[in-house]
Formats: sequence, structure tokens, C-alpha cells
Amino acid sequence: MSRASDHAYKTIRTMILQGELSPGTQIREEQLAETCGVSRTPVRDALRRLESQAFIRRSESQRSFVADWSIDDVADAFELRAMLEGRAARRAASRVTDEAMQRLRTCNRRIFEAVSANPADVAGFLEGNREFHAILLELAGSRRLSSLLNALVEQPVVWQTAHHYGRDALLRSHGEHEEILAAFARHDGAWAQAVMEAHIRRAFHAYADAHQGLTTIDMAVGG
Amino acid sequence: MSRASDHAYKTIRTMILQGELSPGTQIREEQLAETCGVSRTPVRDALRRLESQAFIRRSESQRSFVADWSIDDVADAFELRAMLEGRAARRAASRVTDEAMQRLRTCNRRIFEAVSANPADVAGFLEGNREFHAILLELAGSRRLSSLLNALVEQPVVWQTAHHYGRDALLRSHGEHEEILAAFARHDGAWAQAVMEAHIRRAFHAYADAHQGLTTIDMAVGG
DNA sequence: ACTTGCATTATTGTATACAAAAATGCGAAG
DNA sequence: CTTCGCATTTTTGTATACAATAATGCAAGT
Repeated sequence: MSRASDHAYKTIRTMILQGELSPGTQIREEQLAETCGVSRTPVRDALRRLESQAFIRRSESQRSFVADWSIDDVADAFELRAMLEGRAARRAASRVTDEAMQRLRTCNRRIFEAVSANPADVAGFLEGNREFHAILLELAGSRRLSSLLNALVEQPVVWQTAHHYGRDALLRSHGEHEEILAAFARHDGAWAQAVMEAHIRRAFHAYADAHQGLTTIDMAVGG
Repeated sequence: MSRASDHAYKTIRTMILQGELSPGTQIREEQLAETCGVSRTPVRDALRRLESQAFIRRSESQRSFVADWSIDDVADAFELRAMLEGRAARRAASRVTDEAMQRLRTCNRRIFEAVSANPADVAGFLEGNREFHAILLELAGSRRLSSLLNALVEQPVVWQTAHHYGRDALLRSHGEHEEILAAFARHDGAWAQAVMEAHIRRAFHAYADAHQGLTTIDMAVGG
């Protein structure tokens, strides 16, 4: 999007992701405008976008607050993501081309390299991961699915999860991508969907484990 | 939302739904501002919302156009809706209360009355239908699912579909709601989900039949 | 005649001032 | 001591002017 608006969006989003704005904090447009060095107009645009992605919630009287995600909300988001991304994988399996397979393989190789680095290159892993899922979404060929998933994938929770991964978990993630590629090579949509769902659900439990003690969680059995 | 912004939203949305703004038409903020009797600021807000619901698409250079939905887009939207609303039904089945059952029954009775009127009260049907699905979504207890579905349900396509229904189709719709209620009474989530998916998918084919001749469609087999 | 570059026009993006609405704090009444 | 009402302050909503950018058309050169 446009320069100022985009800058405000990224700035605010980063502040939330890094905890500079803690959950529950009230947000004032004017203050953010100062922080971002722009006027309130683009800040309001940015807040709209952040609200649609549940970074921010609005009170009945239109005041904005940094969203505080209960563990149930997190489970909810992961579950929806598992369902939607599973469907994307299934569609992608039946549409994948040789050229796309090459791109996916290259991407996953980069992920492997990031994981193998010493110490593990988490940022590189995240970037590779993001690209892998983006290619898959493109292959799924559903703009609507893409837009729904984009609203889910860039969540604070998802973003932070990888930082709790050990090298073994990162490696397992790479391995699951490999299995998805195998399913793609056979054009087996059901296989791809199953692996993808497992992939996302495991990610959820990695998150839940890292945040245990808050409450006991059980992700509903989905399908 | 706020007065002017909301008014702009509804006005523009109605213009699109009723075909006053035909698909592909370029949209100019200033012109809409005049039409709605407000300034560009709330119009821009409204356009953002309409864009997020795919009433409007934006060119690379940020010009706005009334979205033109290909039949594939329609199938895509219905399929996603079937999946998401099926999941909502499943969750609702395990959380439904006696009080909610009463509300749902009352609602579906109103639908029956609308259908039975002579001539059939399509607006009443739509309103009852909307409320039925809203209660169900509330019961599902997933804010995220709600927001994803809201972006899908109010589509031009969905809205227009009912106007192609004959009384028999409207009655069948009522009957499917009854079956969902039966599943709820037994707290059988799988049943509720299956009926809901069938319900939405039938609605799609009703639409497709009414628009046949454009192209042959086959909704992918989902799950 | 066809392209290329520039000036012009149309359209969107941003800043700012003002209006409306909501929250807050204080004081008086019970 | 609590509660209610009102004035004040804070915050968001809207209008409008101006800036930036993209589209358009025209003219000159090939």
C-alpha cells in the first residue's frame, strides 16, 4: 500500500509483535501518529488493517486496544488455519506444476540450510517457511482462501511460536514440508491435506507446550 | 460503525447488490462522496470494508472497481462457506443450550411463515435465514470463525441467490434448518456439520442452475 | 503512421482543522 | 460514603485543502 500508511502498519505491528505494546493497552491514534511520524489518517488506515487481522480489538465505543489472546483464541486460530491450509494443500496437490515443484524444493532446501546453521537461523527459517506457504497458497488458486489465510498466518502467536522451537522441531518442520512435496509429486491431495493439518497442529502444540502452566489445553479433534 | 461511514457503506453496498454499479465499473471516491452526501473520508472507510468483503477490487495502482465474480469465484466462496459454516455447526451442536434451541426454533418458525406467505416473503426469509446463521455462529463461540464467515456470507452472490429460489427450494431450506435443530437436540456435531454442508452446497447449485449457460461448473468434492 | 516524451488532467494519499461522542473527574445531594 | 449529574477533557469521526502519483492526450521527431 501507500508509503505512510504502510509504514504505520509495519511500525505498529512490529511494536505489538515485540511486546512494546502489551496486550490490553489502549491505543491512541494521535500518539501512534507521532511515533510513526505521520498524521492520523494513515494511522487510522493501519489500525483498520490490524483490526481485521485481530492484532487490535475495538471497544463498543470505538476505542482501540492491543488484543489479548486467550489460549482458547490461540487454539481457535491454529485450528482454523489447519483446516484452511489443509484445504489449500489439497487443491495445490492437484494443480502443482514441475516448475512449482522446483521452487518449493529450492525453498525447502533454504529452510534446511537455515536450520542447519550454527546457531540455527530462526529468521531465515521463518522467511523460508513463509515463502513455502505462500507458493502453496498460490498453487491452490483461490483468492478467497488466500485472503482468509493471510489474516491468520501473520498472527503474533504464529510468529512467536518458531522462537520456542528447538533445532529438532525446526528439522521436523522441514521434514513435514518434504512429505508435502512427496504428496504433491504423486498428486495425492488427501495425503497433502493430512500432512498439512498435522503440520499445523503440531505447531500449535509446540506453542502450547512453551506456554504451559497458564491452563490445560486440548485442541478439539478437527476434520 | 459511525454514522457517515456506515451510511456510505450501506449505500454503496446496495448499489452494487442491485446492479446500479455494474461489475467492472471504476469507482471514484469523490463521486461516491457526492452520491452519499458525505465527504471522501468515510467513503474511503466504506471502500476498505467493501474491499475486504470482495465487493470491490483494487488495481495495482489503487484504483477501485466493482468486483466481477467469475463462476469459479462463486464456487470458491460457497465451498469455503460450506466448510466454515459446517465447522460452526459442529461446534454449536456441542454447546447449544435449551434457551438457544428456543431461539433457533422461533427463528425457523418465522422462516416458515415467510415462505408460506402468498406470495412468498423473500425478504422475510432472508432476514430469518440471516438470524438463524447468526445465532448458530454465536453458539459456535469462535470470534475468528465469525469474522471469517461474515466476510463470506454477505456476498452479492449469496444475497441474490434466494431471489432465484422457488417456494419449494425455500421450503427445503426450512426443512434443512429443522434437521440441523434435530442434530443440535442430540448434540450430534457430525450430523449437524454434514447437514450444514449439504445445505450450503445445495444453495450453490441453486445459484449455478439459475446462472447456467455461462459455463459448466462442478463444485469440487469437499470435506 | 507510429512511437516517445512531456504537459495536462484525473484520482488517490496525507495532513490538519473542526465536530461529535465518550470518558473522566469533581461537586453536590441523599 | 455513595451516587448522580454536569462540566471538562480526551479520543475518535468528518470535512477539506493540499501533495503525490498514475492516467491521458497531444505534439514533435523519426
